[in-house]
Amino acid sequence: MNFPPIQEQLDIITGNVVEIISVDELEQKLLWSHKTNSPLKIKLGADPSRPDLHLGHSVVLRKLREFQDLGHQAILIIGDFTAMIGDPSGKSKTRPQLTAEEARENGKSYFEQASKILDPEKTTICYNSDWLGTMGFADVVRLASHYTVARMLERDDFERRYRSREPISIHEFLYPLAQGMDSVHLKNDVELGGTDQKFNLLVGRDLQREYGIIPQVCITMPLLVGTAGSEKMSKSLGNAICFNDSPEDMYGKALSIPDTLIETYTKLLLPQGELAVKDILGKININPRTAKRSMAKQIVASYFSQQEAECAETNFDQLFVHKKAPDNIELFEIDLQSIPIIDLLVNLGAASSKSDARRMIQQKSVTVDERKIEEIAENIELSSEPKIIRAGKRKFFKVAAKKHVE
RNA sequence: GGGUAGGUAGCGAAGUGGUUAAACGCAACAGACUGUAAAUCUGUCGACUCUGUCUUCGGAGGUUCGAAUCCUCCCCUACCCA
Repeated sequence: MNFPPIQEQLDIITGNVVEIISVDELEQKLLWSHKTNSPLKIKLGADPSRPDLHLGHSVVLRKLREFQDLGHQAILIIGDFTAMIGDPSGKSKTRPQLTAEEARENGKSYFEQASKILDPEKTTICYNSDWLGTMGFADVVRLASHYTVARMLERDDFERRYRSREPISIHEFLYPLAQGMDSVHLKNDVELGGTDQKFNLLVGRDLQREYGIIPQVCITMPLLVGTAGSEKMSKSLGNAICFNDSPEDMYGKALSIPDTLIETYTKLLLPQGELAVKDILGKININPRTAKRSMAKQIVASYFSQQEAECAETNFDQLFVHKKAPDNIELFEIDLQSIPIIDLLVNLGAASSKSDARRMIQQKSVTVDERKIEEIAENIELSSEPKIIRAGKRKFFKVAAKKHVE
């Protein structure tokens, strides 16, 4: 194994990070790695209860990839054990507790998506139920004795919730400890996470020390701001761009971010040091539109291909600049010759209820083959020749009568 | 175990006997505008057989011509005292 010079590694590792605890220790570990010619173990925890990865996750995944490219060992921990207990955040909704199979399934999907950024060949996957699941109550008690309530309450969100009289369940205190146990078990050298993970990462560090292991270096990465430009990116806030979005969706969403975010997105979402990154950053002040389009295209290209990115851009222009229907609409076949427009909209999923469909028509947002629907009671005649139904600006459906096999 | 405050539409939050399907905010949806799915403005925003009808205000009963609003019991949540 040939590791690049320490300084070169440090330059790459420190790029884009928010905090490294501590740089000195990191340097020592790199030195040791160099001397003994052995890779550092880099840990990243994954939450399989929400298996839809979005660009927010990609920030930290990219950092992990950088470590991989430097020759270190990436370890992705699927938190299937913690997911089985249920996610404590959010008081009113008790999240459905995942079964072991669901957690594994989600973990698999997580890994598949993460592989768009990581090098899957060089990624080690662990399920933390392998060690957490075998701990007995006595082990848990012993583990819990290593931490105090006061220290737990140091965590920002615990403190805030405690002060504002929001409930905190006991098992939520066990979460950081469980995550810390992962670090004890793995004896990893570095743990990565978003800035919101800082506390948990530090608990891992403390526990390793308690258990007589050289403590991990904690590296926190910025939380990506969502497309709306205010809160952090999250699927539940509806401001996320997901790995599994179509190229068209991804392109459109990327293009909708406020201009002030172009720089952040470009730096955090595209590989450090790429020529395109420099190019985009240079264009921001000259013409934000050009810079953003280029950014959006590169983002799409990094998850799909350059060609698909081009295609997404063309589609976007056709739809929003020239206001025409895109050509690749999925065809729905319906087993009827004639159907009331309202039922059709509900069947297609364009409307959530008949009232909703009615509303859309009243708001004059529904067209069939470019003809505006004015009558609520109108029937649509279907034939084998597909019709284009448009509901609102960007919901398109192609509908035809199902052909009967004679 | 004792006490206090609560449980209202996707969320937050008004309403404390009668134009209340329920103010307001957020989210969502639609329209206008825009380089953009951003911002801004306008409208919609329980369901249906839709100018009307039906079902909602933790649950079940009850009082009343009439209840989200009053009474009884129950369930749930938070905090305080033990």
